[in-house]
Amino acid sequence: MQLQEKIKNEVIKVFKDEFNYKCSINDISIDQTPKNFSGFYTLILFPHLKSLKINLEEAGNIIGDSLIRNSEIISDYNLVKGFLNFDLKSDYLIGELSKFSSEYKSDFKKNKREIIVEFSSPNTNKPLHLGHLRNIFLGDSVSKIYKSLGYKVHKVQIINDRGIHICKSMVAWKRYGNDKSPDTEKVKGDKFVGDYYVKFEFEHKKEVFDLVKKGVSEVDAVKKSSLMKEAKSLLRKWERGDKEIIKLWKKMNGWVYDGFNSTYRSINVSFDKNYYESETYLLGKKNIEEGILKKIFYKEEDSSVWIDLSKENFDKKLLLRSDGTSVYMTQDIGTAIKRFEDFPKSEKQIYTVGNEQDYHFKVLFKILDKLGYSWAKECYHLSYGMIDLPDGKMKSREGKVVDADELISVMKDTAQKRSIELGKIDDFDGEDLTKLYQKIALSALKYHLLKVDPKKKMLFNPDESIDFQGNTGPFLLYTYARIRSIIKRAEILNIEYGKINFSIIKHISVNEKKIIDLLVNYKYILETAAESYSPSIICNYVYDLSKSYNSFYQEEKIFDGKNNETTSFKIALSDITSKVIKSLLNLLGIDITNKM
RNA sequence: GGUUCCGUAGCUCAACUGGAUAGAGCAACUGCCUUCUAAGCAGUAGGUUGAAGGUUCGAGUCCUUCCGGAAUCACCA
Repeated sequence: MQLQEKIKNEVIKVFKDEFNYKCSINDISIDQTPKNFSGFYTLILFPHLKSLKINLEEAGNIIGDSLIRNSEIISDYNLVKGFLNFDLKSDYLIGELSKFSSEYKSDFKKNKREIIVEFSSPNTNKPLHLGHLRNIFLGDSVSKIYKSLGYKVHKVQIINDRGIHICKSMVAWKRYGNDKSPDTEKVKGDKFVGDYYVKFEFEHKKEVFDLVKKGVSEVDAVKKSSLMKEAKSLLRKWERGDKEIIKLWKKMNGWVYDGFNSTYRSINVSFDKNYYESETYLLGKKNIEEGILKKIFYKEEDSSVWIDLSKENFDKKLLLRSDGTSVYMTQDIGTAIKRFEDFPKSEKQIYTVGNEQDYHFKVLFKILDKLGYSWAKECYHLSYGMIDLPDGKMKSREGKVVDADELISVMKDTAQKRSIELGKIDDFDGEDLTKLYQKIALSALKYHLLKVDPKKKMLFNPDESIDFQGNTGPFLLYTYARIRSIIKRAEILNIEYGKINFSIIKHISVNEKKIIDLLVNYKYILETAAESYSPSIICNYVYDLSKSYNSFYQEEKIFDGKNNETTSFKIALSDITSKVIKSLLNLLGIDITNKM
């Protein structure tokens, strides 16, 4: 983007020198030239025609000629209607590349800023599914993007480990479990517990059905079934701290955590701190009291506590029930405050939570703001769209979900199958192959979920496998591996490429210009991705870069036998491209491989 | 019903926030491996951007109305 700013400044000067027309940088628009026109950047003339007082063609030629004479960036131009397309000077780009190659890492040193990022945040009554994966990859990637810009990032999740849903699993296990465990059944712990949750729902439905047949209304039947009564009784016992129940609760949650941790490990994601709802669900009450004293909240006659946000275009919101117990909002207020106590230097918190809770977070941030927390205005709800299946929403209660572990396992199988088909596995031994399949599978899955704008809902069809060709993770891995193979060959041939002085190169190809133009945008892209909390921007960028490199690779021979400075330059350009691809993939949580 | 979001090639997604002839990938069809990895490259075909108006030099993007879809509006979590 720097480059566009520079061109704008040059254009301003031309306007002034040639036409005595003064305008500010905001009046000028320089766009990237669309692919079917030649050039890199385009000045749009229409808005200036009145001020320039001559016709389009004349104006375009005068501006273009003047820039060719005076610009340090622009080497040539062509005029199509009101669009003045610029070509870029080789030596300018080479200079930029040279600067970039020595600086691109060191630019992002620690900046002492800190943030908190929440993501994943599962319930302990069911295994992770595809929706969680979108959440996790998003949160993890945004964390990495901020980290790469020098922030200290605290990755946290809140585990919803208490409540009626966990009690349901407990009831079912007590009734039907016969003391089985994940170990005895050789089942992953989260799956094991999740199955009892489903069992509960199934038996409960049967019971309700029987009750309704006996003439009980459906609403009553749901409440009156023996299973539901027992679940509620367990919840009360849990809240009283009943030792038996707590023991069972700990045992079953322990199984679930083993399962979650195994999934997290398999997708290479970790957290700096876990919060458990069982420890935070009472937080916030104190803050509500303070809010009442400050007259931000008010008490109804039945002693329930509310906030009236109708002036801010929200509704009234309940904060404490009439019996004094807290609601979701209460806990979130308390937890937010606790997090900033735990990480006091943080300037903001990013919540990775689905867009079904858009309203909730708007209200939460508003309340925190009213309570006087300065960071409240900086907090951000990283809201993402749901993943729909071809026949509608995923519904965990009905078992209509795409299970995370299963999906990963299918992806690995596909990676293996494809690799064997393509005859890619000859140079590997067994253990390396397992790692390779893992990397390819995860690259495909992560990239598939991250390349879509987070805000948008996406469709997932389990019958169509995720692609490995085209705009995909494996394509990016492949491009990287290809380049590393070039570098390896350069080293074998003993061709120097790291220390060459770029300035001896006088002319470079369009392919090379495209690559450099993309490379030097690196920092701008990172900042844009961070500002918009959008890994999809990184995806688009790394795809463009890889695509441009592959065209270059295909059309221009690197090892042409001459082994002169041009060869060295091409290798150096390849080397730095691969390094940038690697760090971009790293931001997406994707591990590279040197060969595939 | 109120509020918010969405609708782009057969399918999955882009479009630098108002710029050109709306781009990629998949699927289909053509070429390119005796030379750096063909998970690649080059090309063909595919569109009234849900519909109709409006704003202006210029609209997928902004405004209005309609059609279709989703979310949310609980003393549920």
